Amino acid sequence: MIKMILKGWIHEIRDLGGIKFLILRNREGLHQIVLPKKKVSKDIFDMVSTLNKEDVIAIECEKRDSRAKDFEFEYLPSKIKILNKSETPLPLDPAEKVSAEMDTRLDNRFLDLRKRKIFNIFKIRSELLKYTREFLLKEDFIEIHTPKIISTASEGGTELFPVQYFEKRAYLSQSPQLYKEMMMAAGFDRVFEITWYFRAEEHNTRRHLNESTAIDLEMAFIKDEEDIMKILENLIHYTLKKLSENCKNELDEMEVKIECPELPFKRIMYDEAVKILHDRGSNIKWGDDLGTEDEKILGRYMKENNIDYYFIKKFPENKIFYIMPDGKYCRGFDLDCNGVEITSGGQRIHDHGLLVKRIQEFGLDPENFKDYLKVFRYGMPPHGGFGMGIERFLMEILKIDNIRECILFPRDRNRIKP
RNA sequence: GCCUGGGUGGUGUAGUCCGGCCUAUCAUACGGGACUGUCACUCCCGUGACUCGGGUUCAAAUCCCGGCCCGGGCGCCA
Repeated sequence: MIKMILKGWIHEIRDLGGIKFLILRNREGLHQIVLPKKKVSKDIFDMVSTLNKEDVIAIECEKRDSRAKDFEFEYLPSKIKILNKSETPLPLDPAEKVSAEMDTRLDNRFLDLRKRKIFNIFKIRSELLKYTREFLLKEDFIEIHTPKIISTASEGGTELFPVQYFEKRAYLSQSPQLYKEMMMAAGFDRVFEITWYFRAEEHNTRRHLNESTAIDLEMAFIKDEEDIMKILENLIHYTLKKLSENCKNELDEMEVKIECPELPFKRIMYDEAVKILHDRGSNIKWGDDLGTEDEKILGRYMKENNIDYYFIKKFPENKIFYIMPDGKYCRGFDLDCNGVEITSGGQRIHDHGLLVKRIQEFGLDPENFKDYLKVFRYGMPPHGGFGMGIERFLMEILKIDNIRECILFPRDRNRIKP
């Protein structure tokens, strides 16, 4: 008989008197340890009664076929060693006999993460990033890391978190925008960064975090925004295909099926979107950004036409100052999925004079953008890029309705621990 | 920033609208006991809670005011 060692946590103990069942949990899943009184030593049989749920143990055992409904194999122990005890009662139940609220779960996240379904989210997240790197590296992108402690806002807009940097005031970066563009000026041509966004907005919703992650990308020598959109749709197509092929068990356990969207993704012009929205009761004015309700209406419209992923492009030129204007439109785009924005991007302005003019037109002072503007004075190629929220994307893939589920230790309006 | 909903044992809940029959429900957990094929094991016994402060009232988990904590929607965004 071959002896083997199993290590893990005690998920459950079922004591029937003359026979005991011990369910062990580890990263691979659940394993049944069976202890018939007559087939194991008295010491082991008795010591099992002293074990608590979530104790960490190592078991020397023999593997054999099981009669159990839920297990193909079971293990007959010859030795059980307690590696560490768990206290009782537990602050939440990893075996999920009773549910727990999000707040309780997050306060005890390490226990929450012992649940299979929760673990799977992060397994899939890891795979998603693996395939993202795989795809982008194959497409000749260079992975970079840029500073998260910065001296000023890189693009205005959202509020920044101030930090004390020795004797100076600094901020946490809301986006690597400026640095990505610097890398275009540096001649790297194609870069991406898997990065943190820090945003000091006091929002309190299921779709927002104050500390979130993103796949940020920038590429030079593009013709227009379509070059970027093509990379983005191919990236999404590639990662979803790989996930559906290689994460079958995790997806099955989560009862989620990944529908790999067909290429190319639907493009809808802003004008067209506004028309659809008017037909469906929205009072959006031309020039307005789409509100949350507008995005939802559009998402429903797309769903009716069997479309999950769709680009919105040709926005009015007043969207963001650094996006390339194109008549009364601009070369920015959003990628939405089921009514939620998961990416925004576009072709950037590369001409110094035009950029200064745009900054002024947006009511900003070019003096505040001196460092930013310098990059455009010594040979900046045409370029563009996007930022894709990883948690937002995961929410859509895995049909999760709270973004906090998609990050290990969420930071929101109220939570800064654990 | 604006608007809203909530807080009952370790955990998840019932009860709150319409105050009294609440000595607070149920499940799970925890402690003890019985049980040789469980698989949400089962059965018996036990332990354990009204967010805090003030007010109204003969009487407050329940009504009112304030604090603390948390959720959600909008704006903004990813």
